[in-house]
Amino acid sequence: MAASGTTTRSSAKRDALLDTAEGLFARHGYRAVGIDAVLAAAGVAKMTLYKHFRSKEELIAAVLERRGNAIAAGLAKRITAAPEDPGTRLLAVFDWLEQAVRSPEFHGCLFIKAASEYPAAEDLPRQAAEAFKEGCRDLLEGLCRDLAVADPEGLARQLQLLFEGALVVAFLQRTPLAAADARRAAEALLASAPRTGQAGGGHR
Amino acid sequence: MAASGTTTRSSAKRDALLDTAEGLFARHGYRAVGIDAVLAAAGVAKMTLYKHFRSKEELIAAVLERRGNAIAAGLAKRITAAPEDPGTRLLAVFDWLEQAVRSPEFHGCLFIKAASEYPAAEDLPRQAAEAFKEGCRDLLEGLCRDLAVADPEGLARQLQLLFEGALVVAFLQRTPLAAADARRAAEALLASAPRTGQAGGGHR
DNA sequence: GCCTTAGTAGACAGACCGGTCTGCGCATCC
DNA sequence: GGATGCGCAGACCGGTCTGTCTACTAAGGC
Repeated sequence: MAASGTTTRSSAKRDALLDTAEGLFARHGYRAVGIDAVLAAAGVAKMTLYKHFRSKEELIAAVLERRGNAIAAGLAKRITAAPEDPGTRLLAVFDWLEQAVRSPEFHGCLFIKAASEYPAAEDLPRQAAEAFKEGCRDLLEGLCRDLAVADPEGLARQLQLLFEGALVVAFLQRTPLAAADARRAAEALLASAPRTGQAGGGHR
Repeated sequence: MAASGTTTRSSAKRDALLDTAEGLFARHGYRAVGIDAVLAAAGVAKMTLYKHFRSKEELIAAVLERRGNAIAAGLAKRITAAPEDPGTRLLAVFDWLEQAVRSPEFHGCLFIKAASEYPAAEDLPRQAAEAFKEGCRDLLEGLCRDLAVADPEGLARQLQLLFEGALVVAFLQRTPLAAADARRAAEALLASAPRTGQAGGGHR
């Protein structure tokens, strides 16, 4: 291939490694899956792995980065496909969530698990997880700002709680029902949020 | 000691093991902490551990069970100490949450992490985590039933999403702010929930 | 024909894993 | 004083972990 370029970057073997690693890590956890298991399942030699990634942690970080980009793309697609109404666009995030936890490949949030298993601030997986979840909150914040609510940042934080909570509960209970609950709760929060220019706390 | 009794059950060494293990597992994760590290930190011999627990997984399950009981007791204390008003009693759960994530020993939810690291249905830690979280939902359900809301089970599920979400976000962002957000969101959900005998979905 | 590049297979090192076993110290009770 | 039994220290087992290294193959560009 002419455009292959320097060394790393996209490569069939590299992609196979990332695909396989993502699946195994999702199903069994990061520390429970050894490098050799990934190698065997991907049909790749060990040296090839260490040519692309300096360490297992770096492989994990790469998996998370790729997965994060894929999620961001899927989310953006859903949002732009939604009608103009800002409320509907915001709720599209929860529609995406519903579809995500319904997928047979869903085994809990890769990022939450990564932060759990590599909890030190200097661990690469932890950093990748923090960055991704911050991006999620930023996305929600942007959508909330399009609403005529008095405190879009606060609403975004509340919605993120529903989002993460649904991921956790769907994983723990092995059922996607939590996503629908999250959507309903999001609708309620949205409807009862104080509008711009309005004083006070919603009810009373 | 006269009342020491048979063998297992409460014992100073056993308690030291559980205390130490809980701290290390919380800080570093379950698979990242070896048996030897727990032993060394607790000042206990290996044979003593295996006299009390059949395996590492069983030790983890025992840690989770004890911690679950402690949490249930703390929660119950807060709830019974709250005024008679059912809404206030329900929100006491989120006051407990606030205090929990503010503790310097908070390093994320032990149960969520356990289910992440031992995801198979037959794993003891996973089972302990599921049982505990089910108990949490039951508690919320009971409190919601004291409210005059049309769908107490549904409301309880939504509140649990906030609860778990706050645990995760507080862990990921290393700040207890999420707990206050969760409480505010819970208040909003509570205020906007359809009352008994009322039809429809809250607004419109 | 030659040389670079990407990849393979597999041995290897050194540490660490969970779990078992032996043997010793020490207190208690008869 | 002797027997009993708990807990301790630590050696030990087979297996697995991440990461390194060597030697070989095969495809393409010039």
